[in-house]
Order: sequence, then structure tokens, then C-alpha cells
Amino acid sequence: MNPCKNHKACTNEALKNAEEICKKKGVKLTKLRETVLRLVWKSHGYVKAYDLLEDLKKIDNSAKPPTVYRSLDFLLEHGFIHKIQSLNAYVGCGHPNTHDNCYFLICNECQNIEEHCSKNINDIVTNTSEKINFLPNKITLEISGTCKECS
Amino acid sequence: MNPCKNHKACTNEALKNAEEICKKKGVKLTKLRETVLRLVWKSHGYVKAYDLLEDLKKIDNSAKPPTVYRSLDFLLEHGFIHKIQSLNAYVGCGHPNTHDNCYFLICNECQNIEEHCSKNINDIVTNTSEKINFLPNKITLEISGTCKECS
DNA sequence: AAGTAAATGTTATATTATAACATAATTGAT
DNA sequence: ATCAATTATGTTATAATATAACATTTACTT
Ligand SMILES: [Zn+2]
Ligand SMILES: [Zn+2]
Ligand SMILES: [Zn+2]
Ligand SMILES: [Zn+2]
Repeated sequence: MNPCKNHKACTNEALKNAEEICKKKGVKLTKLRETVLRLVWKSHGYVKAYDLLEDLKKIDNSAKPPTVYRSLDFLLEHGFIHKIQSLNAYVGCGHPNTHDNCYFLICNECQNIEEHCSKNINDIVTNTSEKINFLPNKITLEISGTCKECS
Repeated sequence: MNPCKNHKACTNEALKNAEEICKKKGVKLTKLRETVLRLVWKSHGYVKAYDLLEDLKKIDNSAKPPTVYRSLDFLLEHGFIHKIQSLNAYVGCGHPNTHDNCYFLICNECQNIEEHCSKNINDIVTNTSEKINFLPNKITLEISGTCKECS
């Protein structure tokens, strides 16, 4: 797992970023959404929706699937988290101001996810797309394997 | 949707390839597996597992989820089909002998999927991986958008 | 033919996600 | 402040995707 020096700092920064961006956009980071974002950030690993639900129930026993999924939808929509399609799981976004061309390195051992960005992705996609006249809209690039710590 | 001139030919070639590869590998393309592969190849679009199940039921009414999923697992394992992670769907592989470094262009309008291969993908991945000592194992690259015919 | 392994059949259930409708909280115009 | 509209949350039910576990059949090996 990502050996960050101070994970409270990671989490707080993510929360602060989200607050700011919401303010800028004029949307609301409600208590519930903030709580869910905080729960997603409990580590640098991915989290599953129904695990979040369990966590949320510890705080508010009346939480139900839509409680979680609605918050996830909001957080996804505004780029505060990402969905890992190959795992049906979610992970906090470490750089929500500039999260284009993202891809994910997923460690099968420790569940850590590293998010990277590279213009190169777009280059591949653009090359191919232009050649065949395909209008790209959303790119999903997920690389699973073994991270430095686990190998 | 892919305007192939003769889709029966596409399907038959896929089936023939699968047969050959199975023979070479010493594994069995049973009647059931062949039927499922044929059903996956009903078009160049993606198919959903439970739609396959419905199709299969028309042939053998006793088909059940494991019937489909086991065949899908076999076909995936041997590279005759691919799973589209961002859609929880499946698509036939058009070049099962050499299906490394594949990625998928998915049309949101007509469900067509074009499978491409490029060494460039590996380059990106290898670059990043070496930099951070990540041992890549499986790459998922899926690009959704609008295809030539639909734009 | 008997024994083993592989494939399929069958029942049940786990996991992931959304639909539909009810209620509450917030906003914003009058 | 009041009302209406919008947004968010609560709640119940169910849809959609996938696997576990065990029984039976089929194919292979000796
Ligand atoms: Zn951290
Ligand atoms: Zn990001
Ligand atoms: Zn065709
Ligand atoms: Zn392929």
C-alpha cells in the first residue's frame, strides 16, 4: 500500500480541494457527500460501494444503497473520485483540478491505486481515432499488476 | 454498426479459428461453448451475459446463468472473446492468435466495437511502469465515443 | 469395465446498481 | 415571511451481474 507519510494530510487536502471546487462551481458538498468522500479516502486503495455502505451505517444506521450510490454519482460527476471499471470499485482522485488523461496502476496484492496522467494516452487515442474517424469521448485505461512495495 | 460485407463469413472465421486453436492447445470447444461463441458473434456489437442467456434458452430452455458464465469464462480464458469492463459486456475477438496490446473503440450509438492493437500502448505502460517499478500484468483500454457511421 | 477428470445441470445466493415514490431541506422570487 | 420550485435525502423494492456449492453426466485413461 502507498506509504504516504501522513494520510490525514492526503485526506484533508482532498476534502479541501473538493470544497473549493464545489464553491467555485456553485454545487453543494453536503455533509453526506463529504462523509462518503472521506470514507473513500480511508486509504489509497480502492473501495467497494457496499463496503462504503457498511462504513456509512456505522455513522448512520439508516444508510441504504441509494444513499451511497447517489453520493458516489455526485463525487464522480465532479471528478472527486474515479470508478475503476475493471473492479467495480472507487478511488479518490488526487488531483481533481486537472484529471484529464488519467490512467490507473492497480496493485493486485495491496489494492493500492496510483493515478497517472499522460498526454501520450491522448496521442494514441487521437491517432487511432483520426485514422478511422472515431469521435472519442471517454477513455478508460487500467493497468493491474504488482506495485514496487509488493514485488 | 460495422458494415461488414458478409457477417456469416466473420462468424465462421471466428469459429474456425477457435476450433483450430483449441485443437492446437488440446482443449475442447464443446457444442455448448461453440454455441455461446456463435451467439457472441451475432454482431460486431457487444453482448450482455443475460441477453446471451435468453438467446441460449431459445435453443435449450434449461440454460441457466452458470451455463453462460462458464462458457464465457472458457472463451475469455482462451482469448476468443474479450470482456468490456466499462460495460460489463462481451465481444468476439477478431484476431485471437495475436490479441496482445488490444484496445477497444466502443460506439455509444450503435454498440459497435472495433478492436485495435498497438505497440504504443505497451510503450506508455512500460515507460510508466519502469519509472515507478510497477510490474504490469493486465491492461484494460476502452475508448467510448461515436463511430464514423453514427457521427 | 472401472476409475478418474472434465463438463454440464441445478439450486441457491452473493454482489452491484437503479427505479420509483415519499419526505425534507434549501433556494429564490414575490 | 410566504409560497413555489428545486435539490437532496429517505425508503422500499427490484433489476442486473456474477458466483458458490453440490449433483449428474460425459469423455478419457487404464
Ligand atoms: Zn495518503
Ligand atoms: Zn483524476
Ligand atoms: Zn461481420
Ligand atoms: Zn483480441
